[in-house]
Amino acid sequence: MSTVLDDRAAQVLRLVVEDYIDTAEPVGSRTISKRMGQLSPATIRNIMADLEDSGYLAQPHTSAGRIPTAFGFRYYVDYLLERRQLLRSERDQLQRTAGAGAPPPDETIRQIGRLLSQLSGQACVVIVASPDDQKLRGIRLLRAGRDNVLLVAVMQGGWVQHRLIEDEPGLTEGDLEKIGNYLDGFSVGLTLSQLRSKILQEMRHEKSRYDRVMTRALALSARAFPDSPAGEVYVEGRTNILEQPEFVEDVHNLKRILRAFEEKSVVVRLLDRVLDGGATRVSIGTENPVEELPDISVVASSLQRDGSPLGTVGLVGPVRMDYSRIIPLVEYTAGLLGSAKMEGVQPK
Amino acid sequence: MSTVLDDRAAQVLRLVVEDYIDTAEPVGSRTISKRMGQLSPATIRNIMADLEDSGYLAQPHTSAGRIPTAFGFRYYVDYLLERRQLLRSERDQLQRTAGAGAPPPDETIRQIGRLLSQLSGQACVVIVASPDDQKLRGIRLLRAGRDNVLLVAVMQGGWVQHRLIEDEPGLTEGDLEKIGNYLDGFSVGLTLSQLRSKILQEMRHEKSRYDRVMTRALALSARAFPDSPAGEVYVEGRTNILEQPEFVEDVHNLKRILRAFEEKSVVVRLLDRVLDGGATRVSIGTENPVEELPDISVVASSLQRDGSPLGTVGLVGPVRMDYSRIIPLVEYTAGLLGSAKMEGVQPK
DNA sequence: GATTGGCACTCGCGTGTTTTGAGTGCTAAG
DNA sequence: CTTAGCACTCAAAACACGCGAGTGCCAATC
Repeated sequence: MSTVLDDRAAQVLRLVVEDYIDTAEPVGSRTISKRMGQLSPATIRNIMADLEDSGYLAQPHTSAGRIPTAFGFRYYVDYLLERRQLLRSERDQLQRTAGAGAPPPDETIRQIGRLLSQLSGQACVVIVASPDDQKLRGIRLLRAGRDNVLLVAVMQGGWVQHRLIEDEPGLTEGDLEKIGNYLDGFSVGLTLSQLRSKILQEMRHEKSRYDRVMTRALALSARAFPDSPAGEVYVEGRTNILEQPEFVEDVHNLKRILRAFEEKSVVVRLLDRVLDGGATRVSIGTENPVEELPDISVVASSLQRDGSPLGTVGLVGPVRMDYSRIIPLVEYTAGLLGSAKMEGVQPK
Repeated sequence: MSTVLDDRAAQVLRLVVEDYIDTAEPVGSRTISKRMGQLSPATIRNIMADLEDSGYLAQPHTSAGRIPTAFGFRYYVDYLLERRQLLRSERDQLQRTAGAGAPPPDETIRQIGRLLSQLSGQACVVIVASPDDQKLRGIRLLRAGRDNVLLVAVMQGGWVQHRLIEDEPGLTEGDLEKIGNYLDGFSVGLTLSQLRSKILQEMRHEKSRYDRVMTRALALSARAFPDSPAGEVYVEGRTNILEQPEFVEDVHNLKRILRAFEEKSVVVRLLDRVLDGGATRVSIGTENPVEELPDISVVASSLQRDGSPLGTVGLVGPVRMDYSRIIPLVEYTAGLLGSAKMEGVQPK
């Protein structure tokens, strides 16, 4: 079993995959023969038998046609697939959505998610990068009411974070300004999480050595950054998977999948490892990082603007999804938002 | 057909409803007879026939047991239902969640939603009231980077809103402070939407009469409040409805329902009209405000803290839901967050 | 040697038929 | 008014059957 198929076998595999993609039914030798012209069903049968031996195809039962295995799909995606160009209208819509009013960035990326789910007919998962991972542009402290202090952090990408710190009496406007400036001083260019650890470190270091204001500042900001809120997770077009016959057939499986979508952690895991590289990733069936969902494929890419990560977007659907449309869709979106880097379509 | 049933008929209706609630199957005279003791199946049959004539019960087909109609459920909820006390553990969990760290309030209410969906086994819909409807406590303007201005609005209930206004060069720190103070001056006690209209009014009124700063201030804030973002909508425990046999049986219907949940507008409509009154509302089947979902019931209540509306929470499930548990659950939650007002359980 | 027509065989699926049993309505007796 | 008895109904489960799509294999053909 060689890694590369001869021309004819590849051709057959391609046709099987493509036919299966839009019928969701096992495809027989007859169909392929017609579509190829040249060869008779009998010949096709021989080729298909070979493809089955090498693990590219499988038979649900003896007297049925063949369906591609995950392995077969992999080969198709890697070598056989012809990307279908996006429609003018699709590009227009994406551009309009991506370009629409800059702030707030998280709203933009959610819209993109919704749109993608519509265009693709698949479920779309969006992880909005945590503003915590953005670089700070500055920090301000404000008095808010009698005893409360409001800390406002402005981030590089246009994000704004705030924390209301309650019950912090006894600070004059002047104090606040001084503390604010102090924080502002060493915050620029750091991420919130970096700032957090820097503050803690600083606190241990100069414990009550410097003047009262500094200590106070540190205590205050330590209170303001207790936890690192993870990025938000959205799933759009969930119901699209109800459109897939292979899922609807078996209600039990359907439950499993929908239930998985409700678990934030599972969704995050689904898009795992895309965050770093800017490349689009295709995970077919068991290749995806969630073992509980072996019959699901993910096409995902990370989105960034001006070099800072906005989030991750992924289309999730049956293994039998139309990669020739879905992949360009996701790549185009990723490109739209700045990181046009696409180093081929890597598995895993 | 009288509005009030005699004792025996009521008893039978109650048992039918309750049995149906936990079996989801038509219930026969035999079952009821056993449960009542005293009466034989034949007698029960007579009573049931009467109940059917009066519209409380129905037969899916001739040789099946009876199931309650929406009308029957209504009667049950209004007159027959015995509220089941919450478990100690349920109360504890709710209290813990409701009490957990005050800000941000929207996070609290989402948590409550999630918890309710778990405890009830139904889908839980949460509408977080828009901070726009909260009264303002104050407004500040901040310089953010070179050309950007950040407007921060602090609300009564602990909410904080911010808008980043980009490309607004040529304002000194001093200008900003003046403008900020000006806005702050007439904003306290208003809601954001009120402020919005007041600003627009003001702008028309003293168009370029006063000094440059004021006009600038108004233009600036008009830019900051262009739209009124509606309250966020969350749905938790969607998949719980997959647990309901009546929905799973018919995939087509299932699609309709899940699809409806993806439409923000539908979800909002589902909880419509609860916003004003603090009372818990029970809408059974066709009574609910969404005609497209005639086989769904909603138990909803508005939540408020310190007199200001936090949002609305509703449990959504099949008509055959366990009202005796669900209603107290929702009412207790509403009570927990301050508005213990509950003027009976009103339909419509 | 690759290709192809022919042919027997397999097996899932849809259809029609039968059986079963839960539940009813009615009637006549208590 | 209640109840036992009985005939009747009808959905759902169990079963049987034939169709047809599709296969594998073999022998004939190019």
